[in-house]
Amino acid sequence: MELLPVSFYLAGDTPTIARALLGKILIHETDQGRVGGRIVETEAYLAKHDPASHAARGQTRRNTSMFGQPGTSYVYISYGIHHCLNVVCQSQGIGEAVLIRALEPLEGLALMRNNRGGVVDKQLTNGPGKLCQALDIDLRLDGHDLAAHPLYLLTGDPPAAIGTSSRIGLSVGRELPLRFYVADNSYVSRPPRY
DNA sequence: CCGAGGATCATCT
DNA sequence: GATGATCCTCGGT
Repeated sequence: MELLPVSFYLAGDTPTIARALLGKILIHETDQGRVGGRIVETEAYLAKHDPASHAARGQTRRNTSMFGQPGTSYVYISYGIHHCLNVVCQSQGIGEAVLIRALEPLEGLALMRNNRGGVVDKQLTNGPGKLCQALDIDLRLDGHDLAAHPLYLLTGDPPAAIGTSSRIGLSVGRELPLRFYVADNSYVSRPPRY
């Protein structure tokens, strides 16, 4: 496996990249050790006609990283408690991103169990807030180059089959088919509703 | 299995 | 002062 080059994030539109990220490997080298897994669920957030995107009403302090370079991170705090990790895509100043929603754990299981407070392994990284807790990802990593230490993406085999559905947890933009997941993978956060 | 409700706070209006 | 790209617990079926 090799580092995912920035050219990867320029290879198509954001939904295309959201699908292409399935099967790629996310690694965080922390002071405690190396943790990570295989991406099995993503969501695309677009610049235009997408009221659910944090960038829908323009740039603010919180979402500044969404308007940054392709291949960098956008990390934000959700509900005052949880962190969520996005990959910035071919934004060209537009502001688009892919939310990483679930991983299949691969590296540093013991450390991830510790970070997650002893939940069963199936629940270590099967949600955007959960995987950030397991991998110890927080605001310090907002705006980070995802081809550089300590948080980076590696190449990986594409999944055999990809499912598509509406996105999770939104009050607007529910109808858009912008959630993607590895079919029949038990670490996907939940079964699709639509 | 499923839905409702509470936790908790950075950010925005 | 209100909101939310979540998670966990609890109660009902």
